[in-house]
Amino acid sequence: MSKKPAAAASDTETRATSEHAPDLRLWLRTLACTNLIENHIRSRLRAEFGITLPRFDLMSQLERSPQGLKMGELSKRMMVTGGNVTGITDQLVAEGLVVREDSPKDRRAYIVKLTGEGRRSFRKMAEAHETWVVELFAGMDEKQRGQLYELLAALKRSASKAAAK
Amino acid sequence: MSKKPAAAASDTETRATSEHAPDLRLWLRTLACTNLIENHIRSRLRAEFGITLPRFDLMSQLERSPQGLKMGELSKRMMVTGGNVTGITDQLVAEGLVVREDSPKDRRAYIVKLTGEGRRSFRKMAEAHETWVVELFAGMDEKQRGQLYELLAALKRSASKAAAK
DNA sequence: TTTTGATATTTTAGGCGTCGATATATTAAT
DNA sequence: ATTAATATATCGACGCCTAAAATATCAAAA
Repeated sequence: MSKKPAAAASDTETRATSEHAPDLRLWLRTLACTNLIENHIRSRLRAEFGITLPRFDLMSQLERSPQGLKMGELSKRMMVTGGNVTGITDQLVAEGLVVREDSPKDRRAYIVKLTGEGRRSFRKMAEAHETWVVELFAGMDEKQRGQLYELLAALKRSASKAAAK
Repeated sequence: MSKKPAAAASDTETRATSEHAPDLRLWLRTLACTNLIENHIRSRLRAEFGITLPRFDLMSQLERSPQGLKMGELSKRMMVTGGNVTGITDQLVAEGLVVREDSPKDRRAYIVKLTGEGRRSFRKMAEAHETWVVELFAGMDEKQRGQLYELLAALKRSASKAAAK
């Protein structure tokens, strides 16, 4: 009740007014940060590489699983529905960046893998992507980033537990 | 470099491998937390009130601006494009929850306001929404939440500055 | 005034995302 | 073996979201 901002930033966080619970303000601030960063990365990926964020994300999952992943595994890791993964994969297949291989163990399943071109293409983009992220966090010092990392681990545990019920 | 998790959680954060920059891991963890919480809230809003998160968000902005907001103001605050706001507003108008009024000052602009029914409806949903958020953060103690709140303010400053260039 | 440039909103085309339903294959129970 | 239950992936309908272009208005300069 001591001070109020001279001019509220015009973004999602302005939804929180003083009578809202602190947790709500905390959540809206989290959301505002994520949207800010995600929108920035999305537009740079598009502008500089002509790729969408979801496609980049899918390729990213495959890059670190060279043995390939089943559609369902991609779905879990990307935290999106299976139907969604089908569509994104279709696009990447059409672009020649990934392939669907029949699973030898389970005739229902596909194994999705990066193609050679997909891997080359991804590595170039990932390098730029990483520098963008570094830039976005550069205004925080080492200690702050470390603390934030730990607190987000706590948040993840808290939210996972609550969401599981 | 001291310890590694026994089994990584199967979500977006698994995209970060050990050779990635710490900032990248930090960003992916931020994203994972936001997705987790946002997906939970989205499905509860749908299941319990039959409303989508974007519509709830738009109404939320109007609730705290009783004088109404122009389309462009909604766009800035919600951090989405103008064309998107047009569509969401159309839906809410069709449901009788908001109205578009002509701006007396500017014939290009509309003032969007909650209707009486919109306000009543929103307040009921907002109450439930707030308790969900409290639940999701309940696994963190008071001090942790306060620290997280401050660190996110720092992140917001950092990212805003970097994104502005 | 007419032009010029900026602002407010909508429209269009295309991709992302959910949900629910379907087809097919696996697994377990009978 | 037959049946039933479960798991994998796709499809269709619908809504969200962006980017770019179109429309309309405003405001200021020539």
